[in-house]
Amino acid sequence: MLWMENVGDEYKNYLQTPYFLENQEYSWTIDGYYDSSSPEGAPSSAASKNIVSERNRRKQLNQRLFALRAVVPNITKMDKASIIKDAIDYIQQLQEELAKTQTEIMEMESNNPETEEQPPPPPPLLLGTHNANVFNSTTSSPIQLLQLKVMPMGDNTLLVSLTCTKRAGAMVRLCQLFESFNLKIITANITALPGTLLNTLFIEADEKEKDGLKMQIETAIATLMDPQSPMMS
Amino acid sequence: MLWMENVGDEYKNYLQTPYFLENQEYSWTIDGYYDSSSPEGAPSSAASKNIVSERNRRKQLNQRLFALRAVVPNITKMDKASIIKDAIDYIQQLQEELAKTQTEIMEMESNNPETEEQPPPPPPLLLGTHNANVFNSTTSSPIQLLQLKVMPMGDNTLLVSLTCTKRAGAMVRLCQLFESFNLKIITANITALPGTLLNTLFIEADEKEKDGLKMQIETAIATLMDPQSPMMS
DNA sequence: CGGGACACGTGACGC
DNA sequence: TGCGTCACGTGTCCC
Repeated sequence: MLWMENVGDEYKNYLQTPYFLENQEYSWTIDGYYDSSSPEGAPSSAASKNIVSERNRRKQLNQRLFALRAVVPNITKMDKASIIKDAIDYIQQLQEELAKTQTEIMEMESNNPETEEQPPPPPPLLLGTHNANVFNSTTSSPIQLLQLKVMPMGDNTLLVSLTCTKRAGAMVRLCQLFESFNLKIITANITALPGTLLNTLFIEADEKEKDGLKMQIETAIATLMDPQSPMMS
Repeated sequence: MLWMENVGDEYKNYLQTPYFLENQEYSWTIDGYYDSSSPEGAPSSAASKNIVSERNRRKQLNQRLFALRAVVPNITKMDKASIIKDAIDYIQQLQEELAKTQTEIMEMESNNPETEEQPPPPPPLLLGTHNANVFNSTTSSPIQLLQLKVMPMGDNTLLVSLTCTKRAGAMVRLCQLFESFNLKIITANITALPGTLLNTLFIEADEKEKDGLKMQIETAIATLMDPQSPMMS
């Protein structure tokens, strides 16, 4: 009865299509010959133009999406959302790793010209988990979100207050998260107690931004945290 | 002609929507009061269930997508496809960078026991001006040390108190630094004020370790900071 | 047979 | 005025 436009549906093999995803730049005119669908003479110009446009947009977005999958090493589920999530984890992991090795280099440099024995594994500093390769990683230390409040305060300020379990790297990732936002931080405070991590910050944001900012922060934190946290849905 | 379901369309503000993404649990049924009527002919059970499901799926996917945007530093366009593309580029940059620094470390290690200047293959490395790449957004900000005290407190604790200028990434690097030590942190606190960064931590260390630890911390911080800081000499 | 994941067409909105 | 982007509802597929 309905449809016939399953023309584009022959690839249902779960995103695992002969897309020949090229890494960069898209030539990308797979079935580019125009629609061939303007059966009814009438609506072709107005509607059908949008249709093909939208079709291309979707296609390009999919290309990009699993071009992303291509650069992330340890993909498990081919699910769209999972691809993005894995990419996020991988990026954070890379950032962490990179910063670690850089500080390591600085130390070695500073200690280099002087005497100071320097066996292959550098000084007692730096816990050894950075080893050889990038991703044997079970590095995902699940942080559990215990409490999160993002509340507008009037006077163009936004108050963020969060509590989470203290894990290795938690503080780093928290700082990275907030620095990545590029927001005007009036005051930020992180306190590490034996078991938990307290975080309070005041952000400058006019009335227009507040809602968007609030949601942005909340979702970003949601993805950073362990999905099994009591706070999570 | 255009019937209802524009209920969910009032927010078109570019991904910046009052999603009220579940702060915590969401009952969250916009038109969800279940079909009071679903004798049979009603599309409610069959269709409406799929509708809400699909709606959630889209929502979650968007959350993830700009959680991705949150971890990528140099986003320009808020476009969906652009977000993914930027993420891909960023990942490749990170991978490249990481590989570079790691090989450098290995070289420094191998050249360690004997002096032998050997930086031909890789440039001298200074974090910051990494070649070619557009993103010095991470790193490259000289932090100035304003004040540093490392004092034994008795009762097997060591007090570290430092003040430095606030730069991009300063907080992250500070956290990383301290996490890289394998020390028993009793309490840590970082406060970011408009211009400066305050850091206080209590560390558990018995009498034997204190002196070594003190030096270790001081030198590590010294290398992290800008050599032109007033504190440095 | 339900539920998850997907592509599709469509109206709306902003430039 | 089009063009690009988006969210939505819907049908299909597969487990």
